[in-house]
Amino acid sequence: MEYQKELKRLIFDLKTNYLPSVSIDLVIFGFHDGQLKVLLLRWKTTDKWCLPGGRIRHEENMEAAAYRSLRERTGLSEIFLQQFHTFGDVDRYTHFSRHDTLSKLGLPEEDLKEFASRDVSVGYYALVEFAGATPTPDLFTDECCWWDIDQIPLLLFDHNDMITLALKTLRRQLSYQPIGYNLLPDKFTMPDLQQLYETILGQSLDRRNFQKRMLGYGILERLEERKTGGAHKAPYLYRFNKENYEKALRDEILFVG
Amino acid sequence: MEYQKELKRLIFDLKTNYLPSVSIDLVIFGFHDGQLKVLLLRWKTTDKWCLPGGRIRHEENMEAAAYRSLRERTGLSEIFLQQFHTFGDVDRYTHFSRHDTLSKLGLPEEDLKEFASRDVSVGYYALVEFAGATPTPDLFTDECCWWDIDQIPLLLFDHNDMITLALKTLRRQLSYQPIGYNLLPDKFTMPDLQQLYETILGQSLDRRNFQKRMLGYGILERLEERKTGGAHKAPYLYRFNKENYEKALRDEILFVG
DNA sequence: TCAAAAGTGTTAAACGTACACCCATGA
DNA sequence: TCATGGGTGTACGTTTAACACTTTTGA
Repeated sequence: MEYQKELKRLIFDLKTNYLPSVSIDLVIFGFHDGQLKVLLLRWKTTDKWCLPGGRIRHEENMEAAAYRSLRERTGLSEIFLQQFHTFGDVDRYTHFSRHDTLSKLGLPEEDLKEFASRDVSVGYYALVEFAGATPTPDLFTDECCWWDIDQIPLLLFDHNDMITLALKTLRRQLSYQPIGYNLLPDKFTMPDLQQLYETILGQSLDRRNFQKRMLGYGILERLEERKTGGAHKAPYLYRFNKENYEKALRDEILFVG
Repeated sequence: MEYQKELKRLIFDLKTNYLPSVSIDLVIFGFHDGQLKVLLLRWKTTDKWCLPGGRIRHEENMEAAAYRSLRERTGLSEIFLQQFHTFGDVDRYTHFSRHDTLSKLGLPEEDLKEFASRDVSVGYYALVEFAGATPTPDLFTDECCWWDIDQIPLLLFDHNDMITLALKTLRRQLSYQPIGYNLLPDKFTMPDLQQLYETILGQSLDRRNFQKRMLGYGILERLEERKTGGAHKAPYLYRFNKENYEKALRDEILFVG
């Protein structure tokens, strides 16, 4: 059986080349067309879903491991990725029985036991333009796709808590730091930017006040061009002033909340 | 040699009963008399200092491990403890050579090697009334004492970064949540509370505005008594309204920043 | 009686919020 | 020509920041 062989190889690889006891979990938020989604994986031969994750190689920085896992699941790199919390409760696997879930993989009991022990997991969240991503399942999962943020089912392990905390952190982050650099095209309109903010915050904002505030931070440059082809009045195009944007990131200017 | 024997036992205990690859580091801020201090340990037979830390037992929640380590170093429990970041760079031990530092312990080379490999470390910060703490060194260290926040020397590993980030996080936390519950005596004056805030923020605040704001949050109860015995006008005593205090913690009301 | 700390209130500036009108565009 | 989205400015209310005088107390 090819799958069993491959799985065995993977497990050997995990045991030898990766740090034990520590894992990484990713809350990958997808933004597109005014919708906020989360990338979930369906566990092999079950109807249970969970977050994508990864492990850290012995000679690899933890953040690099998170980026690598993100790339493996979405095909994307160069995106916004942020550590938000580390989860270390003993019972964090017992929401559904981890042992039962893992047994679906068809592993020998010894491997199962090791897998079923509690890991400390470092949570990262990412924000990607989901039209550009290519969701790819891994060897433990059958399916990988986007779920609407309002319709997340009961997930395996403590992954519902992770999503809740990640979203809370992202929203708070929005009050301290600019966002949008790797999420919007190089040139974008003010309504585009506003929609991004509204999608993340889950609430609508006043057009005029939003524009005033954004321009006030000095991270935007208005171009001469306008975006034509739309059905209505052509909006101006903007681009981020990279220098001021980076400065705002460093300084943690207070933004809209 | 009694110390070598004890050390051997400790290392065996660490190997068998604790999670590998993950450690905990504690930034314990001490508050007293308008001073902000950090608890540091001096590494065995060296003049190098570092943060206290700990490890997680197999059947122990991570947060419980942090509390336990805190108790072991200070004798205190029931205090403010908060996870702030997890550190996982490969080179986080190379600031000073970890191998050289560890060799001062007089361990056999095999143990040394294992000890010298990179751990992922979860950083917690705590805030304690330092007059009540009893700083206690562990088996790896000769000395345990408070250092003024402005006079921290170059520390082992990435511990200077940890302190910087912990302080930044603590200051931000102050804008979202009330603080003081386990730091001030049951009854305290408004100037006491203000001094706590000023010490943490490292800046002075306007007396009148501070009082207005604090009272506005409804977490304080003014008592009939005044604090007598001081050399000047007797200030009122306050106590926290536990219920509202807890509520403010949960709701993350926006506080003074 | 004086110096030092604590109690209290007012005013101006900044900021956030609410809101309305005109313009451009393709259907 | 009209419906829709986009551009712009003003006025009000709230919040924050600055600031001064009086009271109490022990030295």
